[in-house]
Amino acid sequence: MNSLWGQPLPQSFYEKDTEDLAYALLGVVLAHQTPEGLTAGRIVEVEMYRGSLDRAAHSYSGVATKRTRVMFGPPGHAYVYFIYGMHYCLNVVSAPEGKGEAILVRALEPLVGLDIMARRRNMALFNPSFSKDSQRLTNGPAKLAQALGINSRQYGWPLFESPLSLHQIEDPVSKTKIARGPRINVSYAKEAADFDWRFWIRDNPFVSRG
DNA sequence: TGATCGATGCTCT
DNA sequence: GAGCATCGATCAA
Repeated sequence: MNSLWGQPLPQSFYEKDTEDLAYALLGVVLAHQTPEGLTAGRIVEVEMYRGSLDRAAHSYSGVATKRTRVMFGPPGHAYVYFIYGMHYCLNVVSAPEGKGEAILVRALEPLVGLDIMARRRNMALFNPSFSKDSQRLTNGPAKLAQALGINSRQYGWPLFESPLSLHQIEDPVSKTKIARGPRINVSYAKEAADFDWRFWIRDNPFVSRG
């Protein structure tokens, strides 16, 4: 737990419809306390995945497997998966329990521990005063996982009581400042490929694709 | 600035 | 055995 922002958001925060939670997550701080130090960033882009409604979701079959087990569990837990042989991605499990719905965190605006993030990302020449470099730290789901030190060890962690936590440090982002559109790299998912289930803070330079 | 493509290994069929 | 909720290097313009 870290003392910078006090208590993390309680489990009740996650007990809402998945689309409402996707909106609510924008502007929230994701923090990870490790022996290396604290790294944290503001969520600026997410995608939602909706179980058996959604051909693109890992939980589409409706059957919990070893990989997807936490997606079907109670909300507020971390669903971390391994992809393309080398990358990890972080999802926030949402309600209702049993549906297999979750929200992929696609981009952060880095706030704390940028030096640690740069080291983990092998950006040796990182210069915090050069904004183009700081944008490259966390503007993609696998990038932010690497920058925050997230991998299979964090699978299933409760985000309301673990070293990986979410914090509300500002008023919720107004819907008028939020853009939405189709998700990235799900063209195989037939009708679900066209769903506007990606949400991002409009004009924010840290999103993966504006 | 944008398109293309290889790396790399787990998951599910 | 095929495919993948990605990234970064490379090449063309």
